[in-house]
Amino acid sequence: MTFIIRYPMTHDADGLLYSRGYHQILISIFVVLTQLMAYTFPKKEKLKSKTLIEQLFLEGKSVSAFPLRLVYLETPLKMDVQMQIGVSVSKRHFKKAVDRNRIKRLIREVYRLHKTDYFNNITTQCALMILYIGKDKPTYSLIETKMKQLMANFLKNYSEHKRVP
RNA sequence: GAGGUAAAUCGCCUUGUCGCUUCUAUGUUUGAAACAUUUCAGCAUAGGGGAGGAAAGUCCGAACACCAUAGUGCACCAUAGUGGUUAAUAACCACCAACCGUAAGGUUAGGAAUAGUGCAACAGAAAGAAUGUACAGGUCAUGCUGUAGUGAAAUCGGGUAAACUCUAUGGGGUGAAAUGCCAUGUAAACCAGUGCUCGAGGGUUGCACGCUCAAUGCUGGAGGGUAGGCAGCUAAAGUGUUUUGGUAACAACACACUCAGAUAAAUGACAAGGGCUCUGCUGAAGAGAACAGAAUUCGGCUUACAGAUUUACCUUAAAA
RNA sequence: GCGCACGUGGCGGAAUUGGUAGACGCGCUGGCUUGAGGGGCCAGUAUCCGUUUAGGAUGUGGAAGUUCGAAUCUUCUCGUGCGCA
Repeated sequence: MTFIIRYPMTHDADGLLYSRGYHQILISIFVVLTQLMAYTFPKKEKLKSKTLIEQLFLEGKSVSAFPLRLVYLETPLKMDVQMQIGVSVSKRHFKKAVDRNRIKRLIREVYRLHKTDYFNNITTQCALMILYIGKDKPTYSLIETKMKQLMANFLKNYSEHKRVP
């Protein structure tokens, strides 16, 4: 699994079909499929339930990598997915809806492109909420690097928490 | 050429890769219902659509929904030259008047102060009651007339109605968290008070009336539960073009077109190229790109806005 | 989405039938008192121009308007806060 995902985007899947045997054809199809699945962010992975969000802020734990902050909670979800995630930007720091939209879109985009790097080792279902707590408008690259830190912190906390009980 | 006035239009584009949302079609060894074969949901593939001129402020006006099809009186609110346009308005158009500008043009909360009540600090003899001082004129004399001084205003039919008010006209209230339906769940339990056709209490407009519902009720205490989904939700006072009528706002006919529908809330990210502006003699290169994000839907108004384009008109210098 | 309030020196907060803006409290600055500190008493304290004197101009979130005169009335606008299943 890890071997497959570590590969970058390949466009020579058609070539593989003809050159390899039947067994390898199946594998190559699987590769294409998983890669298509990987960089998506469909509706059922979005955190939408009002009650769940309330519960998350009440009982959830948080890690942060400025200007990002992650609140998470292990809980069973209604949908058949590993994660449900929401994004939020404070109206206090960004008065204009255009700026808030922009930041939320950037965060979602970064999450979409990198989520497979993080969540291979996670077994239980989680609800997440990412908050932007900075006061300045960010760039794509900043969010990208900070997201990596954030997720590293998260995984560390998560695994420690798993080990204790 | 320079400066200005008025009106109108646009508000980056193209390609590639990866996504989001919605609709349609096809497929489906997925799930549920149903049990002669379809329906719904999911997934996959293909194709179509996917923010603005202000989407903003919520300042007016409607549509639509519910409350007696919208009742009576009072209170309250709005409008205010004349005529027209419109579904309607405080909007728009034309004309008149006043003021501003050399001009093109612009601005105007533009009814009534002789219906009445009120208000005017300081200064001033006096502030709406009546008159005082000085000088001059006038008279037989007084009353009277003018000037001076204070002040924004001194008897002028004074000012003020964005003071109350009066006149004319209009206005019922609430506002998609409206409203209708489905699903889930508990406690139709407990304690205190009150009430059941001689009516507690609720609804209806701020008040009074009227109307209407009303007993498994209402008020308080302590506590328990649900806060999901569907409709409303986008084909309309719709958009574009031509012609005709009208000074114009606008109207009528014809033809063509279908143009977001989300709900912790889609409309995006990255890369490359081009156009534009600035720096630069040119090139290379570098930098920059406004205001701003649909939330039931329309018509206006107001405010924000880099830059670009077009049309008409006004003033004025120089040269030919 | 809809509705309703409030903006006055550094801070809180007066002044509203339109008539000298900054009462009062807190804070800050200077002086006196004390060996020193604290406390107390006295004076000052919006901004700018002025010999820093006399005085003048601008100031109630901002911009217009009505009025002789506006913190107060009217319109637009900016900001802050609150409520509504």
